[in-house]
Amino acid sequence: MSTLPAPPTGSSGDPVGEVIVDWYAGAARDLPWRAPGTDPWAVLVSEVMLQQTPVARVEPVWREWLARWPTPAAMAQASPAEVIRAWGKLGYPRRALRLREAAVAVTERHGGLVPAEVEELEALPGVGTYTARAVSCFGHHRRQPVVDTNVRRVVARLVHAQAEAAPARAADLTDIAALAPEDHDRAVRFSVAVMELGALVCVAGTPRCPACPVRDRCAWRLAGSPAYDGPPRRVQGFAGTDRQVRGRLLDVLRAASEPVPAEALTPVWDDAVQRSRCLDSLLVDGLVAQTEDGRFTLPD
DNA sequence: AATCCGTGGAG
DNA sequence: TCTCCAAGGAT
Repeated sequence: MSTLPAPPTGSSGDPVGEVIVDWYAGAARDLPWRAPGTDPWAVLVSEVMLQQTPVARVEPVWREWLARWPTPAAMAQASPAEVIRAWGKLGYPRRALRLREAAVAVTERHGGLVPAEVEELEALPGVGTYTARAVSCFGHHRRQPVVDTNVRRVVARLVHAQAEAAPARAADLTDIAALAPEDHDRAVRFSVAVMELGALVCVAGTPRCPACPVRDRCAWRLAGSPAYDGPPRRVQGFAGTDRQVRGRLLDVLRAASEPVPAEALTPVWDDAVQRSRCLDSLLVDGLVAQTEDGRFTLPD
């Protein structure tokens, strides 16, 4: 994907939304959850897995999950331990728990069918503003503005002449809706097309403007591509954090075939206070359970 | 509203 | 090596 051909920029009369949809037709990645006929449950699984996790890491796990749990009803019968293990090392394993809880809710409240309405989707565990609209649009083909970090970045540059996206805000939805084509099917495709543009061309690091189909109408470029001038953004650290410790603890329990005594968890982190705090938080989160004899395990 | 929640590839 | 960051959500 490093050598996308420079596309024509489109006649200046074409609305940018139409141009982006046309670009998508030739540039889109062939991702399995985009195959025609992919059902809303499969889309929901992909969207939750893709939260803060790169496409390449999601693909194989997504295939395994859909083969094993092809419907919400199937997943609703799985245990937390099963889904935590199947989640593997995608990261943020609470997502696995919530996806299972969402499957239970869909089975109980929606007759086993993933709903199409944003309001109902947002009521599901682990489903927020972005994921609800993504499932409604990509899974049910509803006309729906969908805003993720890619879309916010594209709009920041293309419309607002800003180098980077500001934090999410409610107006993001109306910003992108204003650019969507009138035709229903093209509007649906537009939602995924803008995300793809942000993922492949209008990227966070150094944008590939020569490959951009709307480069000649990008407000940021027209302004001379000014550098980011907002407040400094903090990048989350990892080494030494509770996240790292929790990850190591869970790693041991995922690999264990039986409950393990506390001593087996000692080697993963020297600081006993932090280790204990993290184990407690995993228990609170429902990612770890304790047996009657005090050993630790993934919850059944 | 700011912070927390994993992991690993890329530059 | 080290920094950045990848289809967010919950609190």
